[in-house]
Formats: sequence, C-alpha cells, structure tokens
Amino acid sequence: MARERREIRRIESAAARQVTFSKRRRGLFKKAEELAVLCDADVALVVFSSTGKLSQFASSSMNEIIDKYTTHSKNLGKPDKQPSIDLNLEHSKCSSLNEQLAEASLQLRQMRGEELEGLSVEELQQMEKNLEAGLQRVLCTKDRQFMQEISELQQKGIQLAEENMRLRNQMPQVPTAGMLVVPDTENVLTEDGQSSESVMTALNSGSSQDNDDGSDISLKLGLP
Amino acid sequence: MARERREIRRIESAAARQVTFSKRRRGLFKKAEELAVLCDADVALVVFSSTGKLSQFASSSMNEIIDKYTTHSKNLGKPDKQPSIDLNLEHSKCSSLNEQLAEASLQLRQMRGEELEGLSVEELQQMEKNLEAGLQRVLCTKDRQFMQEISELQQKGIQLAEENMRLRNQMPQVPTAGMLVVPDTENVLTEDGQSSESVMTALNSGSSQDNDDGSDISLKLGLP
DNA sequence: AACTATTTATAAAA
DNA sequence: TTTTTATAAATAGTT
Repeated sequence: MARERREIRRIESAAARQVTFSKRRRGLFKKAEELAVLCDADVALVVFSSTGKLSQFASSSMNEIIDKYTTHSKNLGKPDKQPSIDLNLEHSKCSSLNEQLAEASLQLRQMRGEELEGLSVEELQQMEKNLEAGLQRVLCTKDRQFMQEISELQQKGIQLAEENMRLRNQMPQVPTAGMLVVPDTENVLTEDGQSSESVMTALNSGSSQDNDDGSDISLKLGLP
Repeated sequence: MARERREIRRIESAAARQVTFSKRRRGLFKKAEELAVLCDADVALVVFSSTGKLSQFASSSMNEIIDKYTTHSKNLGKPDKQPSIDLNLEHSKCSSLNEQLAEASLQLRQMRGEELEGLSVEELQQMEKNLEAGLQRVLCTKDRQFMQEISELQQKGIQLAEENMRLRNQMPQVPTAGMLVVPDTENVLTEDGQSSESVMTALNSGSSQDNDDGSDISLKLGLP
C-alpha cells in the first residue's frame, strides 16, 4: 500500500520489520476500534511483538470478551472433563439466556422498524397490529396521566382558593383592592381534557403577609 | 475511505451497519494476519457482531495467546485465587444476562402497552414517538412487499398472456369457439394496486393436447 | 455481490 | 521514531 507493493511474508531485516510493525500495529488498532464503534461490535485484539511486548485493545473489557469467547468456543469443543459439572450447568443456563436475549433484542429492533427484511407480509401485518395496539394503549395511558395531573392541579387550585377565602374572612380590615382571582369551579372537572385551557392566575394581594403554610404547591403543567 | 468520509460513530441503520460490518471485518482480519506474517508477531483477534456472532483469528493458537495474555496482565492485577475464577466470571455473566433479559422483556411488554403505570408523561411521549416511527417503517416495508408481490404477479400474467398469444398463433386451425381470454396488457402496469382486480381466466381450448410445459405458475395472491 | 470515486494506510526515503 | 510523499488498499455509496 505504498511506494511499492510488499509481498506478505516475514520481513527479514529486523530494522525494517520493527518499523513496519509500529506502523501497521497502529493501523490495526485503529481499524479494530473503528469496527467496534461503527458496527456496535465487541472487539478484542491482542498483539505480541516478535520481542514479546504486549499490546491490546478491547472495545469493552478484555476479560469479559475472553470469557465470552471461551464460552462460545467451548460449546463446539470437546464435552470437557467432569470436575466442572456445575460450571457446565451454569453454562447451559447462560447459553439459554443468551439466546433469549438475542431473540428479545431482535424483536425490539424489529418493533423499532429495523431488520424487517426477512419478514413475510403476514408477519408484517401482525407487527403492524401489535404496534397499533401498543400505541393505542400508550396514548390512553398518557391521556390518563395528563388528566390526573390536571385534576390534581385543579384540586390544589381549589384548596388555595378556599384558604384564601378563609384568610380574607379572618381579615375583613384589609382593603379589597388586590383581590384574589378564584378559578371557576364549574369548569374544572370536565372529562374531555379541554379544561386545560382554563389558566389559573394567582395574584398576590397587597398584604405583605406571606400565606405560605409550608405546602409545596407547583402549578407547572407537564406539557412540552 | 470511500465515496464520502464516514464519521466514526455507531451506524444507526441496521442494514448499513451489517454491510459495513462485513466489509470492515474482512479488512481487519486481513490486516491482522498480515501483521502477524510480516512482523513475526503473535496476534489474536476476537470479534462479536452486534447480533452475537463470533469471528476469530489467531496467528498461532487462540488458547495459547489468551494464556500468554492472562499471564502477562495478571502480573499487574491482583494475584487472585485461581480455583473458581472461571466460575465466578460465569456467574456474574449470568446475572448480567439475566438483568439484560429482564430489561428487554419489560421494554417489549411496554411497547405492547403493558405495565405503563410507572412511566412519566415524558417517557410515554418518547414511547409514542418510537412506536409511531416503528409502525411507519413496518408499514413502508409491508407496502414494499405488497408492491413487489403484485409486480411479480403482473410479470407472470404478461408471460402467460404472451405464451397464450404464441400458442394461438401456432394453432390457427383450431376453431375460435373456445378462445383464450387474454388480459388487457394496457391495464397491467398501473401503480395504484387496483390492477389486481383484473382477473385472468384461462380457458382450455377444445384441443385435448395439454399445453403444460412444466413451468409452475401460481396466481395465488398472498392476501389474507 | 460488483463497481468506482474517494479516503486511508503505508513503503520507502529522509 | 516521526514526517513526507507516492502509491497501494480499503471502503462508502451506489447499482
């Protein structure tokens, strides 16, 4: 890949070999990392130079990957010695879990619209049905949550209003100039979610006295 | 390194990711082997695709290199107990898998609209977005499949029609009483899917000779 | 999978 | 070792 093509065979000159090793090792590690990042793969790379020096790269944990590797290849290897019968049990449980997880992830990815290529029209229609049903339930739940949040806020508003009323009655000497605006309780408990249009505005009366009784009342609606 | 530079970050499209994975994996393994040969190095490379598939390369024996590696790195780590290190790893991997599986199933159930109670309005909105996007992609894929199926059928219809025409021309002596009905080829390539209304009816002519040339032509539509 | 236009990697030289 | 530069390889997007 350069001035001249180089045959792929051991470089005789130790010096040249060393130079090439440095350059190519860097390139190899770079590519390994790129593969891991781009393709979301788990990559482990171990290199011992001819002088015995170790370099390594692992996209996650080297031990984890090595372990995963031994697990995988052990499946195809010899049905090993018996001392680790417990380990084998553990092992098959793991494999099964692994399969289940792979299946679940595939389903999730497909629900997100990925990897649909292999599916038949019938399967696609089934997915469509499931997705629509799920979406419907999510929408219902969301609406319910909204309604609940709104009605809680309305309750608080009513409480506030009642308290203000009580305070006003206890202090008839205060001039009515900065009177509180009380929300219209008639419009509060409608069921179609439209009542969120009714905006509550709390005006602080001229009184310097702070009515805060310690309750933490927030009027922020969870709307985006 | 191609038509356009590609940023080194996870490729979102599963299909593109898979293609890139194939290409780059091949490249990486080639480079690994070249380094081993050119520079007389000991190289081990393990790659797990995002779908869990294992590929490996080792210039000598994988186990040997892994041993060498663990020996090297163990010197810097804790001189751990040796007996059940493997079992412990196995174990924690199992728990981790278990957790991952639990999480995945929960997500699946939630996408199907179950167990939504604990979610915030924001989370619900996110799910709604995901579901809509997934549904959209499923619909697109389904439509594509339908279109393909239809166009394949149309091709077959055209072929059949042409064959019938040819046969008719070859047998001018046959009385025109039981003439073949030839589908209107003008109506065949419309794009709105309505052309599936054009039903082809093949009437066998009075001739007792069977024109079946062995081609297996099915006209069944994959509609439910 | 095959095809290119480009980007990268790198061999040789310094 | 690192930099430079000419050239070989790899590969992103496309078909």
